[in-house]
Amino acid sequence: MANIRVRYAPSPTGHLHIGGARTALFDYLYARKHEGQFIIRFEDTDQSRHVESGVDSQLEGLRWLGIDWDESVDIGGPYGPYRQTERLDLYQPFVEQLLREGNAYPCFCTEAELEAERAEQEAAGHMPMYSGKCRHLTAEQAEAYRAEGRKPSIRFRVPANKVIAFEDRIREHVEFESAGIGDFIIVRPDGIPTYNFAVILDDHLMKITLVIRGEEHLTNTPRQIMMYEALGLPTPEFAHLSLILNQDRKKMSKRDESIIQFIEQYKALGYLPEAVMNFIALLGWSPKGEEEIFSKDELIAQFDLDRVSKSPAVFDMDKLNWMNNLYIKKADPERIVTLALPHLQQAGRLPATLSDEQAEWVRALVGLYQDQLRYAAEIVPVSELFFREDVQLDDEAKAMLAEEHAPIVLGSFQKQVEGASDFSVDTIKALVKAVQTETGYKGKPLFMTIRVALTGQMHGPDLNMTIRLLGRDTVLARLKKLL
RNA sequence: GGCCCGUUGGUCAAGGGGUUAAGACACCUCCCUUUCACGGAGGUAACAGGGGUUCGAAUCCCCUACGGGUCACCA
Repeated sequence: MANIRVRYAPSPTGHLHIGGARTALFDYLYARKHEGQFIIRFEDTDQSRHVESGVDSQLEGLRWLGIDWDESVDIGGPYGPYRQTERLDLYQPFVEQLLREGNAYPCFCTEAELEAERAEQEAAGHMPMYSGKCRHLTAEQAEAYRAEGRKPSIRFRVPANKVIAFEDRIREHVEFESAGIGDFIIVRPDGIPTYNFAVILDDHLMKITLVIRGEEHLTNTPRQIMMYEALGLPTPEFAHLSLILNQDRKKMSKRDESIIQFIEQYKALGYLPEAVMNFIALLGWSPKGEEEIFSKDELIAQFDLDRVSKSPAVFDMDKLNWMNNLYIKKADPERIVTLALPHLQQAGRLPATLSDEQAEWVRALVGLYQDQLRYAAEIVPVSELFFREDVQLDDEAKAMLAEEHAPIVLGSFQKQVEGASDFSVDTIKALVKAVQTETGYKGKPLFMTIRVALTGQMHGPDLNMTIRLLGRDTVLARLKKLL
């Protein structure tokens, strides 16, 4: 195959969604793997749903994930413009050709009329399909409508009794009968083409060789192929990706709150883009071997369309969290601090500007929890004990402190802390050791008692560092309350 | 409803005529550890159902069920 060109063609109606990100990622991986081009084009022909920030937001989401592209609105390219509403003139000759050759015709039905027609069909128990009312309008009839001031839309004349078959790169052989497809609108009365028409033209004009898109477009494919044929144009290859389902195995709806759906939200929560990319790649695609942790370059090397599944993928938040944690553990601590700090500040735990001492403290705090964070924002709940006024004891903790050794251990520890010259981790370690020597308690009764008294919790990260970060004053205050 | 697509453990999934039906997440047990986590060693758990074809079916065919997509002047 010659030069491979694939495209991601979102409608800029909102932020980058997981489904869109997956499609874009597969496009990207495919293009890079085969040393082709990856193009991003915006399908903005529905002016009523247009959201200006949608374009930037989509690109920003992709950029964050680590996806780059060869041609698009921001960097241009030889086949631009890359926004459909700026390409209107390019479509005109094709409309004329279709009209001239009788493969399209003007339709004067109003939306209200079509709506009524649909309602009637539904009432009769049929599913809506355009009746073909304007199919055979005479020149006089058309003229009469125009005289009424009606502006026509242009419909594609669907050939009767035709079987449209194609080899989908993922679904293999697929076929449809034209009988089930009504004549559809390709140009609206205002002259703006509809999606189905604009895509085929753009894909042709931009020399796209493979169209990778979601399964919801599968049934659009026969319409598009019919148009390519009517225009005498070659058809690109198609690859239809299965849907991504939520944990209830339903299609992810934008209202669904069980899953975080937008890439932007992952960014905001402090997920690492390489983890998100890795995870999304596994949504419907599976690698050859058993390894499933891949860098971007490894994904490019491994990716292949024939290992993309036909069945839908369920988005498993638990696994994403596990994977993100894996990446966080391996990440440079400074990077995690940078991601975590704003969350502590937003939660009011720390001031907007930090003293050197505070900055150093935060570094140590984040370091203390780095191995267990699933995402950076989680630093807020997990480190709560450092910021609250009083220690909260649960039943288990209370039982621990009710043991007879508790006051002995804590009393000794208090004395040690009061007498300490500094409060470094090494010093603290020595203090605890001194408590052990003095009281004779060691192991669980020693460490657990101190941990529970200071944090209220039976579990937690490294005790010595925890004590150091709590600070001497807090430690003494908390001990005092218990003794 | 028509058309189209799909269905392997709770989840992601490999395998595409003969396998003890991989692996990962989650869960459970044990080891390590002051605790938790990490790490390590194990474990529970699956071919939607029914018919064919075949010496042999998770794998091929048909039917049923279930899930999904689509039938727009949305993409």
